[in-house]
Amino acid sequence: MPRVVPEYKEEAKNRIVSAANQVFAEKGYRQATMDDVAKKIGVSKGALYLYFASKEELFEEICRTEPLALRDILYSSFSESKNPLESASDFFEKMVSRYGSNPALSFEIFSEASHNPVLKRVLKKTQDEYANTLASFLEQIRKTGHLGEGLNLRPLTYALIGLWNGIETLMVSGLPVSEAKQAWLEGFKAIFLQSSTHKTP
Amino acid sequence: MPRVVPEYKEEAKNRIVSAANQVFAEKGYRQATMDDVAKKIGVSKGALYLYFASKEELFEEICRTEPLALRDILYSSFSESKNPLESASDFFEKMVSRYGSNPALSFEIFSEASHNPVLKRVLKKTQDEYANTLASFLEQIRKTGHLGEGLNLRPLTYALIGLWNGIETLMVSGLPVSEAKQAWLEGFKAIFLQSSTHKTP
DNA sequence: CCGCTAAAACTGACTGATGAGTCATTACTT
DNA sequence: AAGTAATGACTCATCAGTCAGTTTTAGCGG
Repeated sequence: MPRVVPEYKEEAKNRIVSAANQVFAEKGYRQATMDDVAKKIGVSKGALYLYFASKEELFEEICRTEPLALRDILYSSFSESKNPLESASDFFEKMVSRYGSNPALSFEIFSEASHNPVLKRVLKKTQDEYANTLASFLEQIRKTGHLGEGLNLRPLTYALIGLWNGIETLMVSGLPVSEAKQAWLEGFKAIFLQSSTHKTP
Repeated sequence: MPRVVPEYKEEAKNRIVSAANQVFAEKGYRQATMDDVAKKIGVSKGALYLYFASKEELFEEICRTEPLALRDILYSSFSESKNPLESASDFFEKMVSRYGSNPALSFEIFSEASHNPVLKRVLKKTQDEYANTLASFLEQIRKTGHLGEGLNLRPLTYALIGLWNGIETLMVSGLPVSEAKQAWLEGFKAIFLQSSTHKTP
């Protein structure tokens, strides 16, 4: 890619974001330096500032893009219409193979967001989108007869998202992946495949 | 309390830890300074170093004590033998009244732990203890007939802990407390009160 | 009750390291 | 040649941790 075509700028930004993803996950946002990010892709610190005005702005970009990757994995796992439990298992495997047992970047995001209203808003937006995607999958599952009719889907959707986030916290605190997977699947089953027998008010 | 009796040292430590709790929750561990902590209790920075060798050591102390507070709340909510759903609701209320809708300290801990093996071990220990406490409550619930006999309790216990942690992440991303509570209760019901009708292998 | 002393608690100015962000200069590209 | 991309030494603010000096306390002898 030549350096002066307009696409180059886009590509350069992506390279930086992707490097920052790795570095921030490894060392943590606050501990990682801009030099670390620059070295990761073999450029100088100054180059980063041609594309992002500050470290914070770079992190915001991550907050905007990273959760989309998660949603895409969710999408790819649940859209092939296997049975829901298999999809959930698929989702787990894909997440672990992407992040290993240390989904550190999530925590960087949550930790920063809890002190930063801008990030909080960014996250809320993603979370809503995420919930909508998931809810529409669950509608589909319902159509296949795996879910009861009277279910109040929205809180259960949040519960499921919460469950996933929570499984990540368990892995960070050292719960073995195999036990984490079991917990995830049991939780998933319980929330979606068992609760189909009752109606929420 | 006179300053030179042995208990004073203990008390002073507690004062510092409690101030650090607040300050780290408000600003984040990395952003908060030792001066912030000192000012919170009206002493000088130097005084802190009479009781803790470093900022990190102070944070480790928080990692050891803070999750115990959570366990105590769990304990007090579930030991009065109301029906389980009421206990879960109680737990939620107590947590919110303690931390507000911004359980920031958890995320500081998780975020740090994911880059720090020592903290990871500390957390694992607490998580295990936490899981044991919860599992024994669930045994009691089972005895009252609210839970089925054949349940494989351990993964469900982890799922429940995960669910709670996850609900915290939802609140940090701005999900209103009322919806978070609904999600928590639905998740709790689904995991424990509905799954009682089936047996896990 | 009152100095007086020794020891403990505390202070806050100081140091040294660190790292975000800048910009004059150099290297490419067309 | 003229514009764009990239460099990296530099500045400057921040903050963890130190330590010589100060204050407070407990206890003792008179």
